[in-house]
Amino acid sequence: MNILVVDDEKLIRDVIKEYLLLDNYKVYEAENGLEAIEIVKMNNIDLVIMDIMMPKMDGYTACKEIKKIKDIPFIMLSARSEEYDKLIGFDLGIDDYVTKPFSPKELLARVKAITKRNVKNVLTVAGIKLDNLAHEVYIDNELVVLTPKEYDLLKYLMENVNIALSRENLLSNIWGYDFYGDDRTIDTHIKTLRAHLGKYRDIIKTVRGMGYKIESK
Amino acid sequence: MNILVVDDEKLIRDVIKEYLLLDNYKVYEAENGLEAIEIVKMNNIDLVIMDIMMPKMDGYTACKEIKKIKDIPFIMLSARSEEYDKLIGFDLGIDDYVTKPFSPKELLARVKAITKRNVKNVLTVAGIKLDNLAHEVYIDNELVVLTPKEYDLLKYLMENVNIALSRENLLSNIWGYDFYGDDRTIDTHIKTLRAHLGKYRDIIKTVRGMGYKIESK
DNA sequence: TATATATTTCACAAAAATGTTATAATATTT
DNA sequence: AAATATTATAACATTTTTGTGAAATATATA
Repeated sequence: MNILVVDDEKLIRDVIKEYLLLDNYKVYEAENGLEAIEIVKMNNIDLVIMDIMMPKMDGYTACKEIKKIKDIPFIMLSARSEEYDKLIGFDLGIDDYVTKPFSPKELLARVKAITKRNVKNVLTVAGIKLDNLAHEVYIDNELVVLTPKEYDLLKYLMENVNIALSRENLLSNIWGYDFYGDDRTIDTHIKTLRAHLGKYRDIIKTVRGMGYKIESK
Repeated sequence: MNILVVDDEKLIRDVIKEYLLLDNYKVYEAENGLEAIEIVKMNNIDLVIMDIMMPKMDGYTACKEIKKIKDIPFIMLSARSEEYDKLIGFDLGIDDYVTKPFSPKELLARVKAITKRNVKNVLTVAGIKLDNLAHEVYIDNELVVLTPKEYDLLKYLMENVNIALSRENLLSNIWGYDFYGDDRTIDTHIKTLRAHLGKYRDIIKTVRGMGYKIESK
């Protein structure tokens, strides 16, 4: 998930960026509307968080221009809630609106709400298909039944193809930050998951001294 | 990575310090805002963890003063979550906020999130490319498999291109401060790493009487 | 509640990586 | 040029990491 944060204040971009990174979003930054347009042209941006008041090109205009290029969801930031009405009047097809000062947590919740709508429902790697709606996994179009943890693990690995994930990362993202058990519990789940993947067991690579990843060209 | 911990309670400083040391951060301590300012002036601090309620100079004021000296990320600690709003209103100069009582693990996770956000994911020197996400190294776009130590060593050298690194420095940053083995162990890893770098083996320069470095124009 | 299922931990074998020692090669100093 | 110090290489011992089967807990289901 690539998110573009547009604000002329570096400090605000940094705060937002940090929170987004905590949730494993990839973050791009722009200082103004013009820069934002360039970044959208060059990268596969999934969501834009944009301040309204900016130099060079204000948020209204930038939003309009970007929507011409690509229909991406927008969250607008603004200092005054009066601007809300103006924004509504604009009918720019924005998805959400947050007034400053805002709580990063709240912003993150809204980001999640929007990105969840766009989450891929079917992930495929080699002959493995994970259908997130049906909550089912198919291997060469043959249904295989996984345990919940196996499913979550496979899903997280497939969502992060080609990225090496440390045991710590896996634990905090699948088990939750408050899990205080043994690292090696992951190894066991990797083992059972591999067994279920049959001939595709080797798609899960061991990254020695680090963790695991799924590789795909 | 140098972290300054500011709290009037020694016990809290000690707990935080202990956890940070475990992760190889270098820790400085201050009892109050005034002391904190002095330490920031004198040392190369990368991150400040600061309590809000302190004698002599409170956290808000100290944070503002330090930001004037240097733009360092801040994590604020506070007993009451109501103070959160006040802090947000405080023009977002802070990077994160943790309410007491906090779990050290959680605090550490936030520290990591902040310190990691400036880390480059792909480093390139000559024909050597190190992809920190995939945890892979390519030489002329050909994948080479390194051992974990070789990988860490190459990564650290590439992060410090053109900087001569002493054996002591390498040991404490790659092996950890608690490694008490022989200096020469580095030579061995430099050797195997060079072997893996093939025609680029000479990119790792020996700095006689000192250590090693990677050179790049 | 009993039963089945899932998850976590443990123990040990196997594999891989690391550290150490010895020795050779090279550079520096006297 | 010889003596000394530093660095590189190779072989081997040690330690660490990973994979796996099985037992112990925990959780869900009938």
